[in-house]
Amino acid sequence: MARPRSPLLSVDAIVTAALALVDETGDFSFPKVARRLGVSQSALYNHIANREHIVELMRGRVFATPAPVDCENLPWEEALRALVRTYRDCMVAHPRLVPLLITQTVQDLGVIGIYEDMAVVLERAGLARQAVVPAISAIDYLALGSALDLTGPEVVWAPPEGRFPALSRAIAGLGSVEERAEAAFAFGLDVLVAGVREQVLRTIH
Amino acid sequence: MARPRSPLLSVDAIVTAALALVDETGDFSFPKVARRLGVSQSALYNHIANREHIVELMRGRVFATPAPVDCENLPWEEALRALVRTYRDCMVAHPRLVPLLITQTVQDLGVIGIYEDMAVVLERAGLARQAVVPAISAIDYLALGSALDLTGPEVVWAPPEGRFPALSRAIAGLGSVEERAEAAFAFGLDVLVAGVREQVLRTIH
DNA sequence: ACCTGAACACCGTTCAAGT
DNA sequence: ACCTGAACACCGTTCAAGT
Repeated sequence: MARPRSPLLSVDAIVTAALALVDETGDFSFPKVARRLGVSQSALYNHIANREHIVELMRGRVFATPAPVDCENLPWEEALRALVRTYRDCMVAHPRLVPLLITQTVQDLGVIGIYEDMAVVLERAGLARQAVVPAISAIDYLALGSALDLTGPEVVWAPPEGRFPALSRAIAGLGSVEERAEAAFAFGLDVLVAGVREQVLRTIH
Repeated sequence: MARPRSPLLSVDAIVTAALALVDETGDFSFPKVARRLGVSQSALYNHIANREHIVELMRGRVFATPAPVDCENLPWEEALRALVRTYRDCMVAHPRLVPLLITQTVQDLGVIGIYEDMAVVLERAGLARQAVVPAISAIDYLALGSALDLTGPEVVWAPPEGRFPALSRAIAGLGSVEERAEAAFAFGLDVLVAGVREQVLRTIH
């Protein structure tokens, strides 16, 4: 069997298998993707260019789903919150993909579209032009970081007994990883929105 | 030559070689570290446990250097700013190490010490106890993200012509990667400090 | 204790060969 | 166009053997 009458493989099938592997094991490889699809390793190269390409396709898949935010008809604060929430939710659905996304330039137009939406909202809010990219970047760091935390173990910082009293106090009685990551995200988002509001007021007066 | 009269290798030498490789190439491997040190690959295992261990030792090395911040004698806002600055500076000195640090639990006591200092300052500022870890997390995301950005190419988001006007406007006339990462960090830090201040006021009244 | 060399089970990518 | 199988240059880790 060399060339089959109808293709055994497709870009979609490859991306699905790779993403499932990432969700289950935290990584993917060509041998494993090929094995899942019952195909030889080198066959993958008929549909994708290389490993980086698969990662970029996974990025596209993950950020393709969300319901669009109705930016124009919402007060800017609500629009921004909804956009950032949506953006983070996409990553929270596949937290183990985040480390792979982080080390690679964003080429997917869907994701760039989300940045565009944020830029529109921040502009409309009245944020100084040179502060728009810093604000989007800070938002990005927050969403990425708080999704990345879901990857880690129950206890990310494990301060040994006694030597770190303030940290131990702060950690005591905290919830699950999910709750803690959500709390950090909520805190950061509140603070960012408030910060943008203040910057806007200061620019006007 | 089997066992030499004085050891050819040391933990320090391994960490130095690995960190140099990361700085130069963005990654390290056992064969490459061994080649640098003129030694066989398996010899490394006489001094370190595994790859993860080397990464954790690099973390320790990178965060060991900074001059300690005099937290007690500074107003909390200045102390916090200095702490976060110092923390970020350590990573900015080795931005290509950040992707390796991010996927691994923090075990190094030096780094946990920095978190402890932040917890002390935030407690002293009067931040509600359950907000301390979220605040430190958000700070961490910001420092990590803005260091990570130094890794990327000159243009992280490359919006194609025309379709993303607000983003294109925002990007136009921005500085180098370093300047943009610094601007995002400065923006985020300002906003975080202001956010903590506001939370404190709200808790008191 | 500390090194070498061989071995093992993994990677990503290329390429000739087949239909 | 689309697949197989072999090949290549890489990985991390283990282990017997040597001093």
